[in-house]
Amino acid sequence: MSTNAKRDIFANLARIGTALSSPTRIEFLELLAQTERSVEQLATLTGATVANTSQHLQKLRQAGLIAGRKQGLYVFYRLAGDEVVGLLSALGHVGETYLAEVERIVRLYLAQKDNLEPVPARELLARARRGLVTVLDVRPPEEYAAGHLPGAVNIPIHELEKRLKELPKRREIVAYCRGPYCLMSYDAVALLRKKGIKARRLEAGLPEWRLAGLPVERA
Amino acid sequence: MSTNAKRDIFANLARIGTALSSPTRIEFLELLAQTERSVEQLATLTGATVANTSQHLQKLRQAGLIAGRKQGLYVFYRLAGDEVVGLLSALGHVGETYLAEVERIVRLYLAQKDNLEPVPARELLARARRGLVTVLDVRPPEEYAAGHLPGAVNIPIHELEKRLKELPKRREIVAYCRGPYCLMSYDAVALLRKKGIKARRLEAGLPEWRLAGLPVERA
DNA sequence: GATATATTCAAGCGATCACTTGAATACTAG
DNA sequence: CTAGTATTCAAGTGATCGCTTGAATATATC
Repeated sequence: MSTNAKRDIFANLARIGTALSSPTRIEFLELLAQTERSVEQLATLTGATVANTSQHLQKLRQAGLIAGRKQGLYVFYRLAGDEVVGLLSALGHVGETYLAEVERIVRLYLAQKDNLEPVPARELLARARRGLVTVLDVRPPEEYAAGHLPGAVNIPIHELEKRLKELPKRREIVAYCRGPYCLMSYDAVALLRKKGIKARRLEAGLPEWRLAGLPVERA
Repeated sequence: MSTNAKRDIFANLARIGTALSSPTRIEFLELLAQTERSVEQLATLTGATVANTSQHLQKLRQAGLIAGRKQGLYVFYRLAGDEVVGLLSALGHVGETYLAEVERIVRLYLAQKDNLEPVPARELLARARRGLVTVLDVRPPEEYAAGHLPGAVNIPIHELEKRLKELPKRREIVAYCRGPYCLMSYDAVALLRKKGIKARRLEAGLPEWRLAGLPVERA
């Protein structure tokens, strides 16, 4: 009786582990950490079949990681809560620290595309408030609309080259996107530097920023 | 090329998820969070075959969650680091918050066996320093020896009834063990109360205490 | 070198998993 | 009610998983 309770809890925690055991599902979680989305949106964003996407989402829901809301024809899924961001964050942290493969990829990208240290969140907040930096959000508009850093300018990565004029020229630019493994901000920094603009990356993305309790602005 | 890096990282993080997808492996991790152990020790503690245990441990090692050290005939495995405790902690937190099943079991045990609120870690530290409570570690001696709360008395749960005299009678007792899902401290509190002794549980176990940066004593 | 023990390796088995395909369900708009 | 669309369900397939069993490897002791 006594040991059964523990086994039962571990069995349930293992279900959460199973939910995290597929790269595709982790990608879904990263996308849902930005804003809620319909099944079809998630399918097209990841290149998976709609039926397959639906099945993955149900596994995530059964593990308690996401929740769904039906509106008309669509079912919009969202993260169950900020604790899930914390779990993903811990997962990434362990991966970077103890899996040589992950560390290698991260370092390769950091070293190659951004040889300056990324900006820590609190430092950015202080400098942005004093008007010392321009904060650039390179995610798609829907994600920006669902929440972004205070005062951030939204230019999706694919439009950045055309819309460079919208950015102030003197101040340093700090770019961010979905999270530590989202490459859009790396590409943004690379592009800006090629154009002679001083640019760095925020070390994390919007979900981590929000999880840290830092202020978020909604359009 | 660009999207490959992300996929690659997610594939590696999914390997960590796979490592967490088995109740048995989570139990191994809980045990290893106390102190390092040999394969055979882990096998007898969990009731698994030695060969099966070895296979699980290798999966955990490939996921970067544990590391092994060979000494003579034995291979002693240990957690790769405190980040793993953080990951397990986040896993449990998500489970308690979003999986009704886990929440139900936890609440059932808490409500049934300990109808008082558990003691938060920092509060315990302050009260223990002022000598207001007796801290009781009910884990096996090896685990106590590997690290315990400052000034804690070690009486393994199975010897508790016989050795009640060793405990001061006036002061409240706060019992702890391996972690939030370890039932030994629940049983200890139940036993002490039956004997008319004021007792409560520490809300977490030693690994969480250490992770929080609180002081740990080694015998 | 021979024996004993801890651990790992290798093969095998039923269960589960990821994904596909095609149909069923639920809801909206006409 | 009918047509159209988003989502889910159900069946099927190859791969992987958890566990067992029995042998192989590595290290210590005699």
